[in-house]
Amino acid sequence: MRHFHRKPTLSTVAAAAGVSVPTVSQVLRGTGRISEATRVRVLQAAEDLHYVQDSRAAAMRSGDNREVGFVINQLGNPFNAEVISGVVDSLEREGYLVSILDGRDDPDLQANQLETFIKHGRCGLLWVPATKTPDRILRLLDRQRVPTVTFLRHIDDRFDHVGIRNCEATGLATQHLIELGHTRLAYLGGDEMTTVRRDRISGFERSLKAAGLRDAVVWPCADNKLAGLEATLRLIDTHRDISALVCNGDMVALGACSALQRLGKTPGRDISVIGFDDIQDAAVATPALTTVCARPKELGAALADLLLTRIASPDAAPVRLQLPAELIVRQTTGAKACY
Amino acid sequence: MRHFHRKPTLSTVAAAAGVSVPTVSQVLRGTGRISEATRVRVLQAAEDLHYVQDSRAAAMRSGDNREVGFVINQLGNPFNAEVISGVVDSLEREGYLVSILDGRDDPDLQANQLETFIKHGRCGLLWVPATKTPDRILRLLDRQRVPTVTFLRHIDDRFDHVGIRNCEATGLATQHLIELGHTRLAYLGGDEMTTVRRDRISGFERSLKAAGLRDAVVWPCADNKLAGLEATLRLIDTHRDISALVCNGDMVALGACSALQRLGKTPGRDISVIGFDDIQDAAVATPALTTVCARPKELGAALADLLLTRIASPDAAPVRLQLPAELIVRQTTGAKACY
DNA sequence: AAAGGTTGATATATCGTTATATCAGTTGTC
DNA sequence: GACAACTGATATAACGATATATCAACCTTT
Repeated sequence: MRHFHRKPTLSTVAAAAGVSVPTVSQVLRGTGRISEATRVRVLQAAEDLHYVQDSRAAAMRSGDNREVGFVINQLGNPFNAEVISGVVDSLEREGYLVSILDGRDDPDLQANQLETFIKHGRCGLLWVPATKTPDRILRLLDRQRVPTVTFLRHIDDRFDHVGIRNCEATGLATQHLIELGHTRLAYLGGDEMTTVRRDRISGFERSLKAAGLRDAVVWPCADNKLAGLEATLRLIDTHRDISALVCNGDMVALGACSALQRLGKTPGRDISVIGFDDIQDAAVATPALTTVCARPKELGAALADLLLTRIASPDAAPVRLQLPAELIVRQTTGAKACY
Repeated sequence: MRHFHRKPTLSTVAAAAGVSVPTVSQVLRGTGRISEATRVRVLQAAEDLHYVQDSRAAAMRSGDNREVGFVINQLGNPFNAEVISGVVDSLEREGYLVSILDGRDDPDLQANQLETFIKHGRCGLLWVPATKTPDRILRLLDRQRVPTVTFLRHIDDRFDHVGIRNCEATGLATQHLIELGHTRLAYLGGDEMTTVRRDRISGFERSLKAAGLRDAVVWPCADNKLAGLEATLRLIDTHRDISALVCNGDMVALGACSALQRLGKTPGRDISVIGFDDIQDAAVATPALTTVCARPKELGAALADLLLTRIASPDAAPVRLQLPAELIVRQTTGAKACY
């Protein structure tokens, strides 16, 4: 016959220490006027009982809730993992708990996830919106007045936003290829027209136009290696004169490199490839991938900062932040081969 | 001058519908006796106000809390992403919200994370324990009686556990290499002696012994590509007669393949490599990686099931589940080259 | 028509906290 | 010695929901 403990509460501790409930609360939070003697007695009792505060009850009363939710687009992605670590590090320091959910780029799923977060009392939301976000969500977020920061994909001016200077960065990447002598380039990857992809393609096309090149090829595919591989096989079969690929992300770029290798070609010598994100694999791949680095940790930190600022002053005007990204030249880009 | 809304509560809705607070609660949950007329009126009011239940307050009163926490070892890992998706799918179906945190294999960090989860009222915990877990955590979990399931690494019999039949699976992988004629094999990867690694190494050594082979080489390194690459370079420089590598994970195995390619060798022809996990990259890599598939989705589902069972009956005896894994032969294993 | 049952709602207490008000003693001031 | 100020604690109410008890009105039944 074993004794059944329930979780100790303030009242348990108060009884053990022979004081009232509010006294215990004050001791544990270090507020109010408390004599040294009772302070010690209460702390000892709490220690003995392994008391742990129920922060939800506390939040309910005090209004100071410190849980935020993060709906990201793809959990397995190492770039996102870095972003998350940037966010969590910053917010943990301020005593916040971050819940992460994988939105899988599914607008309805995301709608449910955001609503679930609201139900569960998250005091702030971080969100990588899917391309087709139902108005329902926007109305909900508006009505509930939950501080919200969108990430990567800009969706509405009412929200704070952290993104990348996609147009600029992809423009520079394209220019790099043009300077290496390439004249027939393709933009590979992305299967939906997100704002991210739109901006990158516009940077790509702007650089082509500036160099007097035309007929830009844009070839969509899902953002993973396998899709990148298959798409590349079809692409270079269809457009045999293409000598350089600007990719929507490193996964696609690495898939493209695999495809080239399967065809007996060498990335960077026969055909040049540029990625985006600088995931760990990019540096380790053989040949190492030339790519654009968006500094995920800093993006995460910026996200966290913006959310904290918003929570502190809910009525300030929305902020839109675009962080720069830089080109990292490795081995998959080289001068156009001359036959 | 703009009007300030607060989040609508039951009382807001009750006022709007002209009924009492408990009535609204009953309508929204479909309990109690309610006339059709008021039901419609209440639902309409809730709809108009975009009312969202505060499930923390509800949980506090009813005791039916549906939030669980998951402390995983590495968020960027695609294998883990699959596990998470298995867990979340199962638990979401039952109305649970899963919060995920990256424990980074740091015991002190994990201790804080678990305590944070308890503070924030999680009714169940999933946990990939770090190697050196302080007793403090075990005592805390014990005292708070939070249903807890450990994953991958077994740490204490008091907890439910879901793991992989590591010994068996690695034994089969090793046997496969032996049947291909390899006689000098090495176990590569893992930098700490987790129970997972211990079991795999023991399966590796058991198969060697069964085949009359001895002097097993075990070469530790961190479980990522870069470390795998560097370790392989040193390993095959030190032990020039080794012709097959059994790796602690796919990341290390892929790093090993990169190393071989940098040395002008072909994985599967010159030296055979086997991974573990079957992450997406394994199939896409060139050459495609032979590996052991642990079915992460099913592992995740099993984790979720076990937790739900535990929550339903807190006093049942702990369950320990070991799921099988199967060898997937691709291109990085082949007959030992004869010179 | 009095007793008993059903219907559809409300009153009240409670979960574990914290905010605010209150209060009995002690100490200090002139 | 009366009044004020301070000290160290407690009493009470509230956060937003649900569980339980209660209740008025209506419908049966004999």
